[in-house]
Amino acid sequence: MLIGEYTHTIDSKNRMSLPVKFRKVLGKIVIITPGLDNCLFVFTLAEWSKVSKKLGSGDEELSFLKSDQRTFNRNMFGQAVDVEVDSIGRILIPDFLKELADLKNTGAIIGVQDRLEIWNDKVWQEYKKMAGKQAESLAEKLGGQKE
Amino acid sequence: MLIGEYTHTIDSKNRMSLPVKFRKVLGKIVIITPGLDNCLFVFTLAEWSKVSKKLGSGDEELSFLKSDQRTFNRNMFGQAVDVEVDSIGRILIPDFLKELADLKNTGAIIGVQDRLEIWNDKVWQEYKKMAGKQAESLAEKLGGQKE
DNA sequence: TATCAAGTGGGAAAAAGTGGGAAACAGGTG
DNA sequence: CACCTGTTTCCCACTTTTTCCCACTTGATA
Repeated sequence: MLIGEYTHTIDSKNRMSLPVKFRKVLGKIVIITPGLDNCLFVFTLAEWSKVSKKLGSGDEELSFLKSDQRTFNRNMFGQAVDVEVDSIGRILIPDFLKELADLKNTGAIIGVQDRLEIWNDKVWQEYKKMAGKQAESLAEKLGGQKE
Repeated sequence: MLIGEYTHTIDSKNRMSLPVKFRKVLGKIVIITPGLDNCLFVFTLAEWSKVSKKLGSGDEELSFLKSDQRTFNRNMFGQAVDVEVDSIGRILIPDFLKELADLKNTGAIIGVQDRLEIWNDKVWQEYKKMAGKQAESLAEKLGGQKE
């Protein structure tokens, strides 16, 4: 399971090294996608195939016939990339994804169960504060939903 | 799976090189059709036969009986072309398709699961912004539908 | 303090993308 | 039917980007 928080640099060639702790779990190829709340998601291949199956077309109909589905798929797939982890554990973050998450020379790498998230580190710091404050009330809410 | 976003030039001879990542999947011949939302669709032969099966007489009814379907299919099939990928991975985009998608010297190539889309790059940039804003609500909506 | 592991940076080789010339082809015209 | 003209196709060459590899730095550890 992927847990913890790290801050790593993104060098001039858009390379970012993955924390050693995560490398085994992630494997040789990962998928980077636009995330929600202004970050990037990093999935293992296995995770990604689950996600894409669930959110993608569905085999029955043509996914491009429905406008909502087109929009969602273009966002989801069009801005995703599969990236090979290099021999010393770095990934390459394409420019268009860097821009999307507002990444400059550094980024925060967050382990969230079975995916990573990459955040602009300042944004992450803010988000953390906010999330911390809401934790108790959210716990109640989520707890309630399941019953 | 076709994912990711690239910007390539369309040269004076209407040639556009396909991103290396896509070439294996696409094979030697592709089908280019007018797309939806002012772009072009590019299908593999395999994918195209699925599409045409589903749009065509397909499973249940004769497609030409419905006026809407006739119109849609005339547009889609009538303006489709099959194009051979040249020895160094380029395709030829006919003038009438260029005009349809408002393509000039460059175009954005987007991988959307099992098809490519070719966009006027400025239009794509705009579309992306819009799609990004909608992403979270669409995620909720589509996520809900599947359960 | 020497050593090792993790992370960072940079140079050289390889690959991808782009552009253009010449051959091949088609189509029209004298 | 030969000829001319314009288009398409094929091939080669250049430029830029990416990839691969090696080396340095830092910080923790024995």
